[in-house]
Amino acid sequence: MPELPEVEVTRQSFAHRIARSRIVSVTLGKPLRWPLGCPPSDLVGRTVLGVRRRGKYLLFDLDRGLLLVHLGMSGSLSFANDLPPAGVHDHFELLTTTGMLRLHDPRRFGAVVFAPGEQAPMAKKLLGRLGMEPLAGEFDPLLFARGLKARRACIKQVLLAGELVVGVGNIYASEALFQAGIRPTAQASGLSRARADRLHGAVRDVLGRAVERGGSTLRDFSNADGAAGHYQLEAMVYGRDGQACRVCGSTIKSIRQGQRSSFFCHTCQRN
DNA sequence: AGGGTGACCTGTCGGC
DNA sequence: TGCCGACAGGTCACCC
Repeated sequence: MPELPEVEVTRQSFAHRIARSRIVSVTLGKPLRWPLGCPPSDLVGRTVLGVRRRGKYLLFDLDRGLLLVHLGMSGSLSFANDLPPAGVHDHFELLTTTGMLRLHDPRRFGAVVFAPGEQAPMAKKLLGRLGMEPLAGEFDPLLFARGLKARRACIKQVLLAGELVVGVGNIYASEALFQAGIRPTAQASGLSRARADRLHGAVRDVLGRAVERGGSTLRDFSNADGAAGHYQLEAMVYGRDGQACRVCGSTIKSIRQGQRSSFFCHTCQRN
């Protein structure tokens, strides 16, 4: 479910409320992608200093150590004082002095992992190879263009891999490539500097606008307050195969790349 | 070494 | 109505 915009929107919806709270109790449901990495009771009494985001991970800074939270494909967080009783797909609950944080994740591709610090082995394994943050100043056009030159793969795959730039998932990869006029099948290394620059701008634009719209709610995403996103309403290509391109009227096509769907306009986008 | 593939898990939807 | 396969917002471990 969640790409960078959904994760960031989630963070913004509760980070200020959980900051400076103290952990009262921890409840685990079914196993997630990785084990927590410490006995749940070890977290009790610790203070949540704040919540940052790195790529699609939320980093909960504690007074000692941090929690890494990933929403996988189907995860969402809720934070409130009056949540309904936990259901079968609620697999992690953090009761704090300012509210209850709950992870709902039917497919359980998500994870909650404790690490003593960002240099701890598990934290390095998960965060160590992540690329540039697309909405931060570090997202440099020249570095981006150089990175593309070095990859022998389709541009769509390079965006999804997250080693060059993080946070671009299956929806926003198709959308950014449309905005840049580049087909998902184009070879990354073959893009001119001008087209690389256009893609750099498109990634920033698309993700930034999606955050402003509250993310995309395709089936069930909502932020920690339960609010849905609206960016899906302005999708130009994602999920629109067979429909008319909003720019030129051509029929939007869908192809499979690496067992994922890609959507593009044959006319507006070129290899 | 980098790039492709399978695996993880549950729910939903379309077709027969 | 029921069954079955395909597919869904991610990404790691493994193979060549």
